Amino acid sequence: MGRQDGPVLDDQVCFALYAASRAVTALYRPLLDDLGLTYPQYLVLLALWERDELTVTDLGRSLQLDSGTISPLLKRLEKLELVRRERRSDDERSVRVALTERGDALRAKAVPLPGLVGDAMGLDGAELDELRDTLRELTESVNAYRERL
Amino acid sequence: MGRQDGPVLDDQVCFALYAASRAVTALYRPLLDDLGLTYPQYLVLLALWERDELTVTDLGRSLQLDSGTISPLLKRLEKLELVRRERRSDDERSVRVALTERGDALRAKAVPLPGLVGDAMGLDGAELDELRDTLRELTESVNAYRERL
DNA sequence: CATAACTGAGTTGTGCACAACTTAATTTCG
DNA sequence: CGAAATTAAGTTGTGCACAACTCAGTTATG
Repeated sequence: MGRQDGPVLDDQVCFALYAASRAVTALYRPLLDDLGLTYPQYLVLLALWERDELTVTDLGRSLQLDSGTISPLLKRLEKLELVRRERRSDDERSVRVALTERGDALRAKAVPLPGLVGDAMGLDGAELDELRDTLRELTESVNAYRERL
Repeated sequence: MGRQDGPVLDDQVCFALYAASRAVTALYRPLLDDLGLTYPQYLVLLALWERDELTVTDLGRSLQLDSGTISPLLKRLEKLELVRRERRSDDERSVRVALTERGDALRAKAVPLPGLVGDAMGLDGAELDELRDTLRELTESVNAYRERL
């Protein structure tokens, strides 16, 4: 198995990563539906629950997403009245994103999610930690590689 | 670090997975641009290079994608003249997808990709194998969990 | 201090993902 | 057989992702 005369789908780490990521998102979906959130919206709220009042750029750095993805996403969160957006007075280019009361309150409902999803992954705590660390190294390595084209 | 009084973004395996998957796709992007392909299109061709003449359903099972994603994707690959689509005569509901000459020829250009991407990941062969296996188990476990809601 | 360079956010356009739905073909069963 | 259930593929609508772009505000420089 492995290299026959070209790349094989199931041998690819990249495909395993792609499939795993989508499976986990799909697991979150019905749970997040109850909170009225999509998965990326949940990630934005996670960042804000951890530290409120971030700029759009801060959020982009945290989630590794650009403004083209985040701006419309924040617009939808604002329409849901989960976040507020306001231009910073000391730098009018910058927009501060803050939780509303509703956005803050949603945190309590989200507390059980990570445990539930962790269980579904079928790995114990140590394995999850190791996997997370491996994935972080991989991401950093790949992004460094991309920098130098 | 870890559990303070709610989920924390960087502790989440799910986020590490999401970030890693996007980083790897982003690494593929400029390489696949040279072949005129997107990453999901590349995955479809990988499946067809491995075994030509698959139905739309077969492809969906292989990539774990539904017809709503694959149908328009195949339409684009057909417009690029990389695949042909034809109804099966023995079951007119079914559509057989086959490589064109151009689609088959593209395989040669794709051969170096997995090696390159593997290097960029900064893990040795054994680590990559282990990661792939862990991800496959995780995916299977998560999907089994989803089945029983 | 003027203007060139840069920065932060947002817009536009393309291509996934996926839920929900439609349509046509096939299979199952009363 | 013939109606009901099932299956395969495709369509529609929403929300990411991301490249390429615009525009306003800020900083740097001659």
